Amino acid sequence: MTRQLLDLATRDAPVLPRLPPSLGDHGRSAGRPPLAAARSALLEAIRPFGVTTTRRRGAQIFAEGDAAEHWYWLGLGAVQLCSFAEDGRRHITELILPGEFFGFEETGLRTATAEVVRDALVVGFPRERAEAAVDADPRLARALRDIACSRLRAAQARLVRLGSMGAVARVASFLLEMAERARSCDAAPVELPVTRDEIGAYLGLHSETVSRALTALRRRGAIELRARKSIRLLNGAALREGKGARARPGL
Amino acid sequence: MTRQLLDLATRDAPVLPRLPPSLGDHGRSAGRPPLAAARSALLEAIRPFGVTTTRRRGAQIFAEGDAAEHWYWLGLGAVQLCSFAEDGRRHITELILPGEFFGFEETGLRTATAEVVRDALVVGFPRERAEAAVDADPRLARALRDIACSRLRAAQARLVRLGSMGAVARVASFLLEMAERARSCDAAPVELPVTRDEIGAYLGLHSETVSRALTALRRRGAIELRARKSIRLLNGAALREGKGARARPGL
DNA sequence: CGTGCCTTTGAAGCCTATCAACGGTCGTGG
DNA sequence: CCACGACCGTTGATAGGCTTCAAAGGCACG
Repeated sequence: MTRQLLDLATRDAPVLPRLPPSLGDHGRSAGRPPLAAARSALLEAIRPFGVTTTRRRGAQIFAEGDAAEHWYWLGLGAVQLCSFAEDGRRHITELILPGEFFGFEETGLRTATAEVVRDALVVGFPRERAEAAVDADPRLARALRDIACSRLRAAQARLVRLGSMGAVARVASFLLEMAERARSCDAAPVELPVTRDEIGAYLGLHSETVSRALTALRRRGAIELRARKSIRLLNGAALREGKGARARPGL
Repeated sequence: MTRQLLDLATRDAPVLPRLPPSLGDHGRSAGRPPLAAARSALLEAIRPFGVTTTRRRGAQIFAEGDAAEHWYWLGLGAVQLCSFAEDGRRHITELILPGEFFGFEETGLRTATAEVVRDALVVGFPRERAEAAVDADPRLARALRDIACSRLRAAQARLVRLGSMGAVARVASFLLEMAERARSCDAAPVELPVTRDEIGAYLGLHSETVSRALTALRRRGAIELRARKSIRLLNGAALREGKGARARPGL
């Protein structure tokens, strides 16, 4: 894997991993080019300014409070954006997968920390120059706005899930989200870029509870636990059904 | 109140309620004009297309699944953006207060429902024309992007709160947020535009739990319950302290 | 002035956090 | 290549918090 990363990093123009048509296209936006097109357009436009680097798991790309001097694009691996609650608990506000931009949402100081959770290929773009490029082309401005709004909708969808679903339902929801974003539908194994602990930080649960939820889903025949970070979704319907968990049929 | 709304609605150019410098300025973005300036600039630019209307509590401005044909700006009152979980529970993803834009985050179909929770003065802008205006001026594009990113940061902050705080802490956090956004600091009463039920839908709690949390805060001397929808913050420190609730000092 | 809806308070049950222990896996270094 | 150690994952027991079900009072509106 590291080998592969280095190969890519040494090229001037890193190869675009195939971007599935609706990668992370939360909120089925119709009537405008799909999100992947917006990402491609933006990437093409600012690629000349990009500096490609490889980062190992655990590396910090930026920290809360830093000056936001760069935008980033993830080519390979996985990156988490996290904040810390007053009690010190780390909370993951977003998981970045290959092909996605991040770090463009602040204009002053970073409001979150970006950390590599799976060896990554990261391209950084100086913010000033990137913004100038975006200013110069309204289509790029729309693309960037669409990307930001897509993330906003995703965050709001996650708010609903956190607020209204029990532990098993959240985990099931997480698996479906990962499967969809990684394009590995149904019977194909889902490669989880994160540990149980990190899933918990993402879902507002603790690692033990995540583990129990996965066990429950396995016993239910919804999933198969292959390796530590590989899960096969056996029954999408069972996953989706197990979602009205916390309460009885309120309606 | 209705009187006042109608007065405003009959004017061609509705009076801007005073916009506090950092109204809803989540994530202290430095190095760029504050959010209020972005809002003002955008509003001035698209005001010619605006259609001002008054809406009573309970009115629906748009519904999930509708075509997103308009952007909106709230002059007075309060509007909630809500989604519905599979079990039928309504969940409020965002509370819109006077001076804020909403409904600009979708390019295709609405992903949430907008409902008036407090008699409101709403200005609607045809999306096509508004986008054209934004396309024509990079400063406006930046302004709109800043607004969207600000909401993204706010949603992420709320994710952290939902995931890591107990009921009392969430309610305390909500009160502080409302106080800050409404600019009525500390000893001034906070006018809550919503019912206990709606606070619950916003915080992922039930109305009974919200009620109990408010009672707990009152007994603690942190707040004073005046009228049903008016609360006086007596002790901001006590509110902020009661926030590390759910767990023991994880660190 | 009556009727709803909102709010408050109580009691019981479920779910998740917490504390604890163990087995397994992965990475590191010899 | 193997051995060691640290970390991750699983499972159990217990406790606490929130939901749920239930009932009564109060404020607002017609």
